[in-house]
Amino acid sequence: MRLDDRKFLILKAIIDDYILTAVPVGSRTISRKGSVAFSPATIRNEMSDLEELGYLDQPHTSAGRIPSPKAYRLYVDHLVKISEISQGDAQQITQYLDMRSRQVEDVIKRAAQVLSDMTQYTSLITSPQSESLRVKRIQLVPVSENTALLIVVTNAGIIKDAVVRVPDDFDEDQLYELSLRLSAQLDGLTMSQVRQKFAEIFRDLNQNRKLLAALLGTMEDRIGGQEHGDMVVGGSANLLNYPEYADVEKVKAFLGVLESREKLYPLLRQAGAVEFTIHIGPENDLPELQDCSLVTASYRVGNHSTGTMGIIGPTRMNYAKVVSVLSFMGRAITDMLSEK
Amino acid sequence: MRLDDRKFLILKAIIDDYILTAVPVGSRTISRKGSVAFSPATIRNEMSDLEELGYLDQPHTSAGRIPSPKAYRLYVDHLVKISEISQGDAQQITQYLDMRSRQVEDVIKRAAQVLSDMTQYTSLITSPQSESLRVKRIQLVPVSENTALLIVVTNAGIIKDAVVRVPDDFDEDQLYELSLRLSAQLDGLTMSQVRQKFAEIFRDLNQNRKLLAALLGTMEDRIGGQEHGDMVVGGSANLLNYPEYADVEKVKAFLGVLESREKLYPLLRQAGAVEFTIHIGPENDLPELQDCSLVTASYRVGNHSTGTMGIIGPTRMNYAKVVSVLSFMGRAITDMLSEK
DNA sequence: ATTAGCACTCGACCATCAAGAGTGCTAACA
DNA sequence: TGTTAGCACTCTTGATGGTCGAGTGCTAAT
Repeated sequence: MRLDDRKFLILKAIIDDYILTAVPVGSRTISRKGSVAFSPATIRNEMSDLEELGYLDQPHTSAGRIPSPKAYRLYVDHLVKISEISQGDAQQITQYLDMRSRQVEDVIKRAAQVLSDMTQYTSLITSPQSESLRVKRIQLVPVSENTALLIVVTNAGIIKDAVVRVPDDFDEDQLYELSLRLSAQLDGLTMSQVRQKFAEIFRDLNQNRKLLAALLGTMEDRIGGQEHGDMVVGGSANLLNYPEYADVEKVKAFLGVLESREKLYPLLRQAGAVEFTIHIGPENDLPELQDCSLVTASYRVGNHSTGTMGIIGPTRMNYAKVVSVLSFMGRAITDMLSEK
Repeated sequence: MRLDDRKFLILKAIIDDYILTAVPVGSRTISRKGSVAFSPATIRNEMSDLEELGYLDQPHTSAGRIPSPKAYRLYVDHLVKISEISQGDAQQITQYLDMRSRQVEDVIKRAAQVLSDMTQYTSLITSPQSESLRVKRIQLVPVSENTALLIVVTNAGIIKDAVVRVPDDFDEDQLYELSLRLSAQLDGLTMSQVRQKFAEIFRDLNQNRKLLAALLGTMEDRIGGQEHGDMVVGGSANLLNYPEYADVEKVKAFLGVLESREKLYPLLRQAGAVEFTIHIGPENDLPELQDCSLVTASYRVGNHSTGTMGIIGPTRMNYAKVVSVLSFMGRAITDMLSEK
């Protein structure tokens, strides 16, 4: 048995309806819709076929059918047309995004907010990170007697800072001096190269070993490590508006995941800098997200750094809208943060 | 009618029981408990009195009684003994808190986590802020062609940073020069004094006006403004474990509040640097928190800066435990962040 | 002043039932 | 041969009613 045009048509009608209503859809409903001009009986036969093919599930004998993950897969791959975002929405996004500061962190936060408001799902955004993060400048700013703030400026324009301990006999100007020397030596290096360079420095130099070791350690920690970088979540309560979350247990499980960034972060990063990924239901690795879908998109900052945005919603999410919003948002952030 | 000792005893027994079970408590239950050695009938009479006095409510005729907010108020003010935190808990807190970095932001985050884990309620912590925040040092770090990172170190050890635009003809050393001059001039000043100082500088000086204006603006924004500073929330899903949140609508309302930091922040800050505040149910300003209680405590960083922690839970929360944990946590954070 | 006894109230729980939506199958139809 | 009408059947949903038990308030006895 193959999928002919009529089966496609009916399947699409079913999914469209189910996405809207979350109610198992019956043959009559489809027939009335107008988009498919067959009698309920005919549609029933087709639905029976579609169920056998694994595209539809039946919660119980006398209910309508609901789309299976396989059906959604087909839907997003072939059936649904991604429309452009509406003029108004686009304007709203850029306007809100451009408010106040253009600090990366602030923009990210606002983006998460807009995404979740627009889609009414839950949004995630990672701050930009880069495989080939390069050091551009290093500066030590004295903070107190024997601590200083280590600031690392990278090619991504991202600033990582951390407090380090410095020996007592170091004064302000010496720190500045050291900053300049290190900046010159480390300029343009990736983290692994920085590590090598430090090895060299250690070989050649015999003073300040302790401070330098502390610096390297801190840099590793803040830049190299990045086991899970910053991530912002928006609209965590949005999913409660959908009937699939009428059950408090489900809500609990979901919110639990949102709180454990360690779990969430890899999910986003594994998508990498690919333009889009869509994970439907069981395609997600996390068991807690088995009946959610995750759509991700990426944005760039400059040429080397990328961040990932994601939308989590029920499997019956409005993929067309989500993809179009994410797509636009990707461009908007890229423009805003890369702009000179 | 006055509250005699027996009424106190019975009321306390009722509240204790209700905090534990969340089930309306009847006269028999209390009588069996042993702590009150009267027959159910006697207790019933007393309960009837307590209801008339406004300390107990009756959901319906044939149910037990539940404590009113007024009762909780009495409870926390006079009835409950705040115990010291257990040895084990104390150790767990300090251990976990001391892990990895001692960066303020990191400590705060971990503290929120520990608080919510230990109490099983939702925790909030603001990063430290100060009425009399004083500038200690200013430094400009070049980031790209014509932008620099403005770093302000304050007496609270807090670092605020922001990107500012600088004229093209400024090089690295000039920025350093300027940083030193500004640091010297602004050292020890509060934000309002900084504003005055800038006015002076403007009068005397005719060069670099634009840059200076940008600096002032940015500092206002980052330090002066602080409409709502950083705040971390932990255990937002914890409340779902309590029967009062079996209703999804309530969950939604609650999570909604947690997301709007603008609402939450004043709640914490209004508590100020007072050692403790306890707001029970309707004593809270936010309508969404009418049947929650909020307990806050403060911590210090150095001598000038304070932050606020809070625990939100159902009105029938375990006040004794919450207060003891918050109290200990306050000291722990203060120690950790003030330590040289 | 306290308590035992008792009638009364009310929600929780359960079984029963009717209504309605949807199906699968069969037979009729174009 | 593909499509459709008809019909018996299934299963959920919501309403109804009855029982059970926890808890109360009152009265009378201690």
